[in-house]
Amino acid sequence: MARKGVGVPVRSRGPAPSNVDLVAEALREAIITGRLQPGERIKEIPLAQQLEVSRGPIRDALRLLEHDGLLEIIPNRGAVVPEVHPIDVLEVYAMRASLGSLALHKLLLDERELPVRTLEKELRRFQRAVERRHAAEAADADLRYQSTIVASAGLRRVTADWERLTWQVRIFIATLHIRYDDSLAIMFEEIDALHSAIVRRQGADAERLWREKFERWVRDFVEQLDTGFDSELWAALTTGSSARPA
Amino acid sequence: MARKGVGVPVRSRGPAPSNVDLVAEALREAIITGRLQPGERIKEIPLAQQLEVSRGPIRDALRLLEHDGLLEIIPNRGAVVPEVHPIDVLEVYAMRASLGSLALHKLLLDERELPVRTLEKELRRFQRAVERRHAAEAADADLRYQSTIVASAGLRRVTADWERLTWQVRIFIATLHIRYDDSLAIMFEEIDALHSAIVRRQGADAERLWREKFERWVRDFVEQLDTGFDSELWAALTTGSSARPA
DNA sequence: TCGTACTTGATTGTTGACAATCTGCAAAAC
DNA sequence: GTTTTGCAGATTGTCAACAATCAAGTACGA
Repeated sequence: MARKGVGVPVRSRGPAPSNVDLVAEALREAIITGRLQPGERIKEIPLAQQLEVSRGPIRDALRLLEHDGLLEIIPNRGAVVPEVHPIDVLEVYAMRASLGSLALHKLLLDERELPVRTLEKELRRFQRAVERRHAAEAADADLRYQSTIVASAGLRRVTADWERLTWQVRIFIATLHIRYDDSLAIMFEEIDALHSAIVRRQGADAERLWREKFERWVRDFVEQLDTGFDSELWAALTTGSSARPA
Repeated sequence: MARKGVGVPVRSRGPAPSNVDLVAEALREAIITGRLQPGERIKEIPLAQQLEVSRGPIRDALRLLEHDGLLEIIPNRGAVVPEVHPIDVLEVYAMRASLGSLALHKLLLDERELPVRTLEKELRRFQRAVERRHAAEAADADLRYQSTIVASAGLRRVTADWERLTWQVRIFIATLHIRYDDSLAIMFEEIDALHSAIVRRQGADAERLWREKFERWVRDFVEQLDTGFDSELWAALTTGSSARPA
């Protein structure tokens, strides 16, 4: 009995993906590629007909994506793709800086083994993307590198929240049309320096580089938006979790 | 037409709560009061009959609570109340320390007005609870004080994650049977000092007190558990987000 | 006696039909 | 001309029946 109309080879890992997973994945893909634009409304019945499932799994998937911040559900109105505002970018990156260094610190102080192979794989992916000036792929490699770090720390809730924030970043990339081709080389140097500090378990350096990296990203993002970069607000957000005793 | 079998006066604020809200609230109450114990399985059909709704809203509510960390849903197996382990307590409090000081810092650097009236109301509630040696009420006042702070910072995602973490704390309180009667007075001094620093907008002091407060709480919790307090792990978690440059 | 395959009962996943609610438009009243 | 009221259409919320799946218990064979 073949899987429902899925043409790709089936991975034998884990149980078969449910209809909810299939619908959720299709929607995620549509949102982060920008095929579904912010403000666009998603109606259950047409979507159900299109994906050939009933409304039940559709509703479950919509609520799942709402939870990940990919959709906004208004009672009796349905689901819409959320708009992105500069404050959202600041908030998401501030949270990533904060939660990420929490995970990073735990990872480096633990005796836990580092996932060096995976990290270096993503690092090489980043490097190849830079050589080809392929910004989207570089961003993807960067996100995967960071997710590997966070997941390895073994903190369930931090990892879950981190993945939610990662979806937000993917929305930013899809909808804000940021051009960071100029910064690609610099970004590689940053992640390379970070990687060196991590594999050498130089915790303080790694954390500093981690935070600096996020500051650069958020700067690249916000500078190209309408409002300009509010450096004071960003300072408020980033130093908020690294206060030094007075 | 009266609301479905709810005997309390109806608040006219906002739209009528949906069946999903009713079910979710009933479950939340059952979990944080400990009527539903960790490991206990929740079956959809009996619950639907008991609450006089169909399985649809039940399923929605179960998934909603899963998002808040109040339930764990296993495919084809249903929902169970999650077990609590010491590492969970550490993780939740580390995240609260981290996200909380993010919000606190933003709040104090903003020109935003502080919700002084609400804060002082909760502070008095805490004080009354201490006088009566009513630990549960004190804990509740403390949680509400913190939530007020975080919500006032105006960071949507931080606030949402914070509320999720607050549910986790309520589970801890319900299931771990912590006795903190001895520390109640000290805890009031701590929150009182924090409050003073906040209303005077002494950001650095406020943040330091904030973190110290969480360290005390987690210590109180974990010291009474099987494994004892792993101070090194806690240090790893809390200092992870306040690294000083080497 | 131990291990394996089958059967069975219980429980969740899915479906299509029905009910409640909301938005937008148009007509009537002021 | 402006506001209000009622209607119509569309869309989500809810429900009960059906299908798929899983865990445990049972019988069979080595």
